[in-house]
Amino acid sequence: MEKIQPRSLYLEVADRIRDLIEQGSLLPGEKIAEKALCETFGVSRTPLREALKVLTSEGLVENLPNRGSRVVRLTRRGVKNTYDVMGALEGLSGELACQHLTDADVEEIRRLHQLMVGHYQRQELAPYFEVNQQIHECILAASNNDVLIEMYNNLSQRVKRIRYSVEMGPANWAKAVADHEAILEAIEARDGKRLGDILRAHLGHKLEVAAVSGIIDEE
Amino acid sequence: MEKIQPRSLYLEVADRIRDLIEQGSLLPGEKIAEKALCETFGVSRTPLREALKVLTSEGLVENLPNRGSRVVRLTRRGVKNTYDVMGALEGLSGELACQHLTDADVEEIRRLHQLMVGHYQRQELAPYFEVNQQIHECILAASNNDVLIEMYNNLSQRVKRIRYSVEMGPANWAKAVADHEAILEAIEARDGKRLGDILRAHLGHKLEVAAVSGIIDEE
DNA sequence: AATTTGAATAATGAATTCATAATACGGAAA
DNA sequence: TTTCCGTATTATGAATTCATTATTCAAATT
Repeated sequence: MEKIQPRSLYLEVADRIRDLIEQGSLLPGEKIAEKALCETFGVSRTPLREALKVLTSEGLVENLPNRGSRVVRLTRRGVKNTYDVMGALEGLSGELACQHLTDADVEEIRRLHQLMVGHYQRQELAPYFEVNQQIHECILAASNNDVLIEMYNNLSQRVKRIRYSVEMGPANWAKAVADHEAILEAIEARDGKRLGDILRAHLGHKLEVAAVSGIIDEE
Repeated sequence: MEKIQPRSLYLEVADRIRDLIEQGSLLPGEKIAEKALCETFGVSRTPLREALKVLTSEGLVENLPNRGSRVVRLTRRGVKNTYDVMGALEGLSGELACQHLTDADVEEIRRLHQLMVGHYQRQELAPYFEVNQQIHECILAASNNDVLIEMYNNLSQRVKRIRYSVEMGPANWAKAVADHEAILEAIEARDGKRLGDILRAHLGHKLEVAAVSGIIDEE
């Protein structure tokens, strides 16, 4: 029997707003009108405002006293900073994962890797990204460190608004796949140090790609 | 002329509650009675509840639906996880700092380092910790990465409740000072990679020390 | 015409009120 | 005495109300 777990309204609302930001219904810099959102969600201002405060402390929204909330703008510098930190966290996740990965885990990652390479060869961008992310999530989960997972997910959320899909050039893509070959090797060798180093470096390439995307401000 | 910057009430309240948790007036696992806190702060429940939600998303407080908020308990595992992540972040801060440190910065760190060694030789624990923290903050600030700083401060806040002062044994202390000698050398050589590695390892020692402290649960 | 002033309007911040779920307590039954 | 049940009390969740601060826009002044 499955437990029913009561969730607070403000968490629900926060999730919904996160979705709106992620999919681009709420754009960076855009003012968030409380009344309007209350009506679309069918809740009062209290839980909505609580949700906005949570999102503010998550770094997705900023709050100007007496002037309401807006979606934070992405700057090139801010995105670079975020990726740098994510790289460090991924590096740690790699080191820790190697201490915990079971043979079954490795097998699963190998399977995903092959799948991903297939998508690359057939130039199927969206599925490629999908599986790519699954691999990184696998490693992250295997780190067995929930603080790490929480931090990474927070940062990840902040840059999820960037859509790489169209801008991914062939050179970058090839490099990413090459990185992943090395990642798989390190995992199979359970070489935590090496896996960490590769993962730390791996994220660096995404940045130049992201920079050309539309929604980043040049401050 | 200095600008006056309006701060929201809920932020003020959040700061105050953070202080209460840090100094131990609110103990891990303790239930936070809204009414009582409202009276001590002289505010209504609305800003207080908003503050509690912020602290929840910061990981200092947990929120059980319909059953109120409590201060999160520190577990040995949780503290280890936190230190692991902080270590990774410190490592990154070292690498980045080496790219930005001016000669004046290095001179300042050298000064702090000598000061700290002096405190060590005279076995002045509290001042030692004070200066020690200043050094790490210097490096962190020099990273020029505000996302990193924000993340680190959040994690740091979570474990600030642990008081190491009394438990620091002579062996651990000597090792910590030795680490710091290596840190200074790496900084003077502007060797980001090495500084990063040292800092990543440096935090590991704190854990055993923390474990014997009183407020950690064995879950 | 451009800028400033001030009233009207709208939005936010915070307190209060109302509804609902959890806890505490007292009595009844085993 | 111990356990169980039902009521009273309390605390929390969320909506509403009130107060204050911004914003808008028209009129007045330079």
